[in-house]
Amino acid sequence: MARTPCCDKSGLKKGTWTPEEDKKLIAYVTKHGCWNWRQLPKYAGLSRCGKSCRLRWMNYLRPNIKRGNYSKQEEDLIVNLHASLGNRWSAIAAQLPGRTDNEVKNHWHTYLKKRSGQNSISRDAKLSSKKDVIIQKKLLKPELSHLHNATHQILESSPFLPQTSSSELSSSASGKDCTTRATEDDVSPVEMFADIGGNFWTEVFLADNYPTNEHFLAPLIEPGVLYPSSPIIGEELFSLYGLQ
DNA sequence: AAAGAAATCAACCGCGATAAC
DNA sequence: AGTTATCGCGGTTGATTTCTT
Repeated sequence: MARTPCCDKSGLKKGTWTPEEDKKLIAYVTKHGCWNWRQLPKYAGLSRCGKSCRLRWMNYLRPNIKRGNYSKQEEDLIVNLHASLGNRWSAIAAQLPGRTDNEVKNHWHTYLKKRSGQNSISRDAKLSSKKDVIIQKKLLKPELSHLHNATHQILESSPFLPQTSSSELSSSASGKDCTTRATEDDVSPVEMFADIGGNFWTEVFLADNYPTNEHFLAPLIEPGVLYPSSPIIGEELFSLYGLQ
Protein backbone atom coordinates (compact mmCIF):
# COMPACT_ATOMS: atom_id res chain seq x y z
CA MET A 1 0.00 0.00 0.00
CA ALA A 2 1.25 3.44 -0.79
CA ARG A 3 2.13 5.46 2.19
CA THR A 4 1.93 9.16 2.44
CA PRO A 5 4.87 10.78 4.12
CA CYS A 6 4.24 11.56 7.73
CA CYS A 7 4.41 15.20 6.82
CA ASP A 8 5.22 17.54 4.06
CA LYS A 9 8.95 17.90 4.40
CA SER A 10 9.11 21.34 2.89
CA GLY A 11 9.47 24.13 5.35
CA LEU A 12 9.23 21.98 8.40
CA LYS A 13 11.71 22.56 11.15
CA LYS A 14 13.86 19.74 12.42
CA GLY A 15 16.29 19.30 15.25
CA THR A 16 16.25 20.39 18.83
CA TRP A 17 13.11 21.98 20.15
CA THR A 18 13.31 25.51 21.41
CA PRO A 19 11.60 26.72 24.58
CA GLU A 20 9.31 28.77 22.36
CA GLU A 21 8.17 25.69 20.48
CA ASP A 22 7.71 23.81 23.72
CA LYS A 23 5.60 26.64 24.95
CA LYS A 24 3.37 26.53 21.89
CA LEU A 25 2.96 22.79 22.06
CA ILE A 26 2.19 22.78 25.76
CA ALA A 27 -0.24 25.64 25.35
CA TYR A 28 -2.08 23.93 22.54
CA VAL A 29 -2.22 20.43 23.98
CA THR A 30 -3.19 21.79 27.36
CA LYS A 31 -6.04 23.73 25.86
CA HIS A 32 -7.25 21.44 23.11
CA GLY A 33 -5.74 18.04 23.73
CA CYS A 34 -4.04 16.05 21.01
CA TRP A 35 -7.03 15.26 18.86
CA ASN A 36 -4.88 14.69 15.79
CA TRP A 37 -1.12 14.80 15.87
CA ARG A 38 -0.87 15.27 12.15
CA GLN A 39 -3.02 18.37 12.14
CA LEU A 40 -1.92 19.66 15.50
CA PRO A 41 1.20 21.57 14.44
CA LYS A 42 -0.78 23.56 11.93
CA TYR A 43 -3.23 24.75 14.55
CA ALA A 44 -0.60 25.13 17.23
CA GLY A 45 1.45 27.39 15.02
CA LEU A 46 4.38 25.02 14.83
CA SER A 47 6.50 24.35 11.78
CA ARG A 48 6.99 20.79 12.85
CA CYS A 49 5.95 17.38 11.71
CA GLY A 50 3.09 15.93 13.73
CA LYS A 51 5.25 13.01 14.61
CA SER A 52 7.86 15.32 16.00
CA CYS A 53 5.26 17.06 18.11
CA ARG A 54 3.97 13.77 19.42
CA LEU A 55 7.45 12.57 20.27
CA ARG A 56 8.31 15.79 22.03
CA TRP A 57 5.14 15.68 24.05
CA MET A 58 5.30 12.01 24.91
CA ASN A 59 8.96 11.97 25.85
CA TYR A 60 9.52 15.34 27.44
CA LEU A 61 6.56 17.60 27.93
CA ARG A 62 3.73 15.45 29.15
CA PRO A 63 3.10 15.11 32.87
CA ASN A 64 4.77 12.48 35.01
CA ILE A 65 8.00 12.27 33.10
CA LYS A 66 10.89 11.24 35.29
CA ARG A 67 14.39 11.97 34.13
CA GLY A 68 17.88 10.85 35.04
CA ASN A 69 19.04 9.14 38.22
CA TYR A 70 18.01 5.58 37.64
CA SER A 71 17.73 3.67 40.85
CA LYS A 72 19.29 0.26 41.34
CA GLN A 73 15.80 -1.25 41.37
CA GLU A 74 14.91 0.39 38.11
CA GLU A 75 18.07 -0.77 36.46
CA ASP A 76 17.66 -4.31 37.71
CA LEU A 77 14.12 -4.29 36.46
CA ILE A 78 15.16 -3.10 33.04
CA VAL A 79 17.81 -5.78 32.80
CA ASN A 80 15.38 -8.47 33.89
CA LEU A 81 12.61 -7.30 31.62
CA HIS A 82 14.94 -7.01 28.70
CA ALA A 83 16.04 -10.59 29.29
CA SER A 84 12.46 -11.75 29.09
CA LEU A 85 10.91 -9.27 26.65
CA GLY A 86 13.81 -8.39 24.41
CA ASN A 87 13.82 -4.99 22.75
CA ARG A 88 10.20 -4.24 23.53
CA TRP A 89 11.07 -0.89 25.02
CA SER A 90 7.56 0.39 25.36
CA ALA A 91 6.59 -2.71 27.31
CA ILE A 92 9.64 -2.34 29.51
CA ALA A 93 9.02 1.36 30.01
CA ALA A 94 5.44 0.59 30.98
CA GLN A 95 6.79 -1.11 34.08
CA LEU A 96 8.79 1.95 35.06
CA PRO A 97 6.62 4.83 36.19
CA GLY A 98 7.60 8.04 34.52
CA ARG A 99 10.13 6.52 32.18
CA THR A 100 9.71 6.69 28.44
CA ASP A 101 10.61 3.98 26.01
CA ASN A 102 13.14 6.27 24.39
CA GLU A 103 14.88 6.98 27.63
CA VAL A 104 14.89 3.35 28.71
CA LYS A 105 16.27 2.40 25.34
CA ASN A 106 19.02 5.01 25.58
CA HIS A 107 19.89 3.98 29.09
CA TRP A 108 20.12 0.38 28.03
CA HIS A 109 22.41 1.09 25.13
CA THR A 110 24.66 3.47 27.03
CA TYR A 111 24.96 1.72 30.33
CA LEU A 112 22.96 -1.39 31.12
CA LYS A 113 24.03 -3.32 28.06
CA LYS A 114 27.60 -3.15 29.26
CA ARG A 115 26.58 -4.01 32.77
CA SER A 116 24.51 -7.01 31.82
CA GLY A 117 27.29 -8.15 29.58
CA GLN A 118 30.22 -8.00 31.91
CA ASN A 119 28.81 -7.45 35.38
CA SER A 120 31.77 -5.33 36.29
CA ILE A 121 30.92 -3.76 39.58
CA SER A 122 33.92 -1.51 39.90
CA ARG A 123 33.46 -0.14 36.42
CA ASP A 124 29.75 0.24 37.05
CA ALA A 125 30.45 2.27 40.13
CA LYS A 126 32.81 4.50 38.23
CA LEU A 127 30.43 4.96 35.34
CA SER A 128 27.53 5.49 37.62
CA SER A 129 29.16 8.23 39.62
CA LYS A 130 30.37 9.95 36.49
CA LYS A 131 26.97 9.65 34.97
CA ASP A 132 25.32 11.16 38.03
CA VAL A 133 27.55 14.20 37.76
CA ILE A 134 26.69 14.60 34.11
CA ILE A 135 23.00 14.22 34.77
CA GLN A 136 23.06 16.73 37.56
CA LYS A 137 24.91 19.22 35.40
CA LYS A 138 22.36 18.77 32.66
CA LEU A 139 19.52 19.13 35.08
CA LEU A 140 20.88 22.53 35.96
CA LYS A 141 20.42 23.81 32.45
CA PRO A 142 18.35 26.90 33.11
CA GLU A 143 15.72 26.24 30.51
CA LEU A 144 14.98 22.75 31.72
CA SER A 145 15.82 22.66 35.39
CA HIS A 146 12.32 23.76 36.24
CA LEU A 147 10.91 20.91 34.30
CA HIS A 148 13.06 18.38 36.02
CA ASN A 149 12.28 19.68 39.43
CA ALA A 150 8.65 19.73 38.56
CA THR A 151 8.60 16.22 37.22
CA HIS A 152 10.31 14.99 40.32
CA GLN A 153 7.54 16.48 42.34
CA ILE A 154 5.00 14.94 40.07
CA LEU A 155 6.34 11.50 40.66
CA GLU A 156 6.21 12.08 44.34
CA SER A 157 2.55 12.94 44.23
CA SER A 158 1.06 11.87 40.98
CA PRO A 159 -2.32 10.17 41.02
CA PHE A 160 -1.11 8.16 38.05
CA LEU A 161 1.29 6.24 40.15
CA PRO A 162 0.45 2.66 40.84
CA GLN A 163 -0.53 3.05 44.43
CA THR A 164 -3.91 4.13 43.21
CA SER A 165 -6.14 1.92 41.20
CA SER A 166 -7.84 3.23 38.10
CA SER A 167 -11.08 3.54 39.99
CA GLU A 168 -9.34 5.45 42.71
CA LEU A 169 -7.79 7.64 40.10
CA SER A 170 -11.02 9.17 39.03
CA SER A 171 -11.96 9.98 42.56
CA SER A 172 -8.56 11.39 43.38
CA ALA A 173 -8.40 13.42 40.23
CA SER A 174 -9.64 16.39 42.14
CA GLY A 175 -6.14 16.63 43.47
CA LYS A 176 -7.04 16.16 47.09
CA ASP A 177 -4.08 13.85 47.61
CA CYS A 178 -1.59 15.99 45.82
CA THR A 179 0.12 17.21 48.94
CA THR A 180 0.23 14.00 50.88
CA ARG A 181 3.76 13.23 49.81
CA ALA A 182 5.10 16.63 50.69
CA THR A 183 6.54 15.42 53.97
CA GLU A 184 8.17 12.34 52.51
CA ASP A 185 10.63 14.01 50.24
CA ASP A 186 13.55 11.99 51.47
CA VAL A 187 12.07 8.82 50.10
CA SER A 188 12.62 8.10 46.45
CA PRO A 189 9.65 7.01 44.39
CA VAL A 190 11.18 3.60 44.06
CA GLU A 191 11.67 3.23 47.76
CA MET A 192 8.21 4.45 48.35
CA PHE A 193 6.72 1.89 46.00
CA ALA A 194 8.84 -0.83 47.48
CA ASP A 195 7.10 -0.12 50.74
CA ILE A 196 3.65 -0.33 49.36
CA GLY A 197 3.61 -3.99 49.98
CA GLY A 198 1.81 -4.82 46.81
CA ASN A 199 3.29 -6.03 43.60
CA PHE A 200 4.14 -2.64 42.27
CA TRP A 201 7.04 -3.76 40.12
CA THR A 202 4.99 -6.44 38.51
CA GLU A 203 2.06 -4.23 37.73
CA VAL A 204 1.72 -2.32 34.56
CA PHE A 205 2.19 1.40 34.96
CA LEU A 206 -1.23 2.81 35.40
CA ALA A 207 -0.92 5.32 32.63
CA ASP A 208 -0.49 2.43 30.29
CA ASN A 209 -4.01 1.37 31.04
CA TYR A 210 -5.30 4.71 30.01
CA PRO A 211 -7.05 5.21 26.73
CA THR A 212 -4.78 7.03 24.40
CA ASN A 213 -4.96 10.26 22.48
CA GLU A 214 -7.77 12.65 23.14
CA HIS A 215 -9.36 10.36 25.69
CA PHE A 216 -6.16 10.21 27.58
CA LEU A 217 -5.43 13.87 27.48
CA ALA A 218 -8.83 15.29 27.86
CA PRO A 219 -8.94 14.68 31.61
CA LEU A 220 -5.47 16.15 31.94
CA ILE A 221 -6.52 19.44 30.55
CA GLU A 222 -9.72 19.80 32.47
CA PRO A 223 -9.23 23.01 34.41
CA GLY A 224 -9.06 22.46 38.09
CA VAL A 225 -9.18 18.72 37.82
CA LEU A 226 -5.69 17.55 37.22
CA TYR A 227 -3.54 20.63 37.37
CA PRO A 228 -3.22 20.56 41.11
CA SER A 229 -1.86 17.03 40.90
CA SER A 230 0.38 17.68 37.96
CA PRO A 231 2.80 20.47 38.67
CA ILE A 232 4.38 20.18 35.24
CA ILE A 233 1.12 21.26 33.72
CA GLY A 234 0.39 23.36 36.70
CA GLU A 235 1.58 26.64 38.00
CA GLU A 236 5.29 25.99 37.80
CA LEU A 237 5.34 25.07 34.15
CA PHE A 238 2.83 27.69 33.23
CA SER A 239 4.88 30.36 34.88
CA LEU A 240 8.00 28.96 33.29
CA TYR A 241 6.49 29.42 29.88
CA GLY A 242 4.48 32.47 30.78
CA LEU A 243 1.16 30.76 30.24
CA GLN A 244 -0.62 32.28 33.17
C1' DA B 1 45.22 24.46 26.85
C1' DA B 2 43.97 22.03 22.85
C1' DA B 3 42.64 18.26 20.04
C1' DG B 4 40.76 13.93 19.33
C1' DA B 5 38.01 10.10 21.22
C1' DA B 6 34.22 8.45 23.57
C1' DA B 7 29.81 8.83 25.69
C1' DT B 8 25.28 10.60 25.94
C1' DC B 9 20.73 11.51 24.54
C1' DA B 10 17.26 14.18 21.82
C1' DA B 11 15.24 13.59 17.70
C1' DC B 12 14.39 11.52 13.13
C1' DC B 13 13.10 7.71 10.05
C1' DG B 14 10.74 3.82 8.38
C1' DC B 15 7.68 0.22 9.15
C1' DG B 16 3.81 -2.48 11.12
C1' DA B 17 -0.67 -2.27 13.28
C1' DT B 18 -5.02 -0.61 13.29
C1' DA B 19 -8.88 2.49 12.85
C1' DA B 20 -11.77 4.84 9.65
C1' DC B 21 -13.97 5.19 5.46
C1' DA C 1 -12.75 -6.25 1.26
C1' DG C 2 -9.75 -2.77 -0.13
C1' DT C 3 -7.68 1.68 0.58
C1' DT C 4 -6.11 5.46 3.19
C1' DA C 5 -4.79 7.96 7.35
C1' DT C 6 -2.85 7.93 11.68
C1' DC C 7 -0.50 6.21 15.59
C1' DG C 8 3.09 3.95 18.05
C1' DC C 9 7.27 1.39 18.18
C1' DG C 10 12.12 0.26 17.57
C1' DG C 11 16.38 1.27 15.14
C1' DT C 12 19.42 4.71 14.04
C1' DT C 13 21.65 9.20 13.56
C1' DG C 14 23.98 13.26 14.74
C1' DA C 15 24.83 17.24 17.77
C1' DT C 16 26.57 18.16 22.10
C1' DT C 17 29.10 17.23 26.20
C1' DT C 18 32.70 15.09 28.73
C1' DC C 19 36.89 12.62 29.14
C1' DT C 20 41.57 11.43 27.92
C1' DT C 21 45.96 12.24 26.17
